[in-house]
Amino acid sequence: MVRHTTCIMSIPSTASIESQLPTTWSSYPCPDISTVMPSYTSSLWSQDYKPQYWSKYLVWQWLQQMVDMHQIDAASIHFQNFDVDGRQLCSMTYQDFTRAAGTVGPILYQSLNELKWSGQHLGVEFNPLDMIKSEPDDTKRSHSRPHQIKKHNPRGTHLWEFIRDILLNPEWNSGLLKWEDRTDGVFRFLKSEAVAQLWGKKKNNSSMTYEKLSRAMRYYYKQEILEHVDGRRLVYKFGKNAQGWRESEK
DNA sequence: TTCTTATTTCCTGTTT
DNA sequence: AAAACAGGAAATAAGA
Repeated sequence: MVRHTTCIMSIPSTASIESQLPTTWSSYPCPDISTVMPSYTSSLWSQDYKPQYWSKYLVWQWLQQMVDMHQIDAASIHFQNFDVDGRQLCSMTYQDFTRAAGTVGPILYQSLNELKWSGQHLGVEFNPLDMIKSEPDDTKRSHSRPHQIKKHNPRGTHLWEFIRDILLNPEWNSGLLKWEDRTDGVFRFLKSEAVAQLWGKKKNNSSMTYEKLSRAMRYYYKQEILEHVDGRRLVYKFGKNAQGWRESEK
């Protein structure tokens, strides 16, 4: 309760955000995008605190949040197995989780279990609207976390991983980014400003733009996380230091 | 607290 | 002309 209150307070007023939105947002075909907009107040979401009622998208958001929170290597999760709504998610067994997320499965299973009941008496731990933030909830379960899944990600997901994960989830990637060449790792921004806004959301930076995001992308060339692609606008390619984007790696 | 990393912000110039 | 691309330089945020 406390935590998401502060989160919502930290988000700029609805009016100012909406006035900044590029037109692509208003005509944005993805119904899900609205769920990450601050204009959706808690009243609308009251029952979404209960995992049982989550939509598929909220499930995905929860997963993203778990990945950030526990610094999990997103590539180790078979997201296809989580293309389910809250009711289905809640009916997944411990085994199901292990099958779908390997060593991370138990963590997800446990976290979800806490949520199933916490909404009622222990206070809400997970606010769907928080998803974009990577606040390391540190309530002493870090010890039991299998060390092998810990990723050296100081700040949660890096930009290239954020991009990769959107690309890896076609069911939620409605027109943000698109593979140009799946095997070569070539992709293109279809909604550059929308992706920038989402990235900004994740970093709690409402003034992120494609202009700035692309500068960060260009720094990746030197690190060989991205490879340069000839003159094709909005097209990038994963380099040898980018992991987890290949179909075979998943 | 300093050092380092990974951006973020700003900018000038070039290209599409 | 508008939107992207190129990078340099400086500022920042947060982890070690």
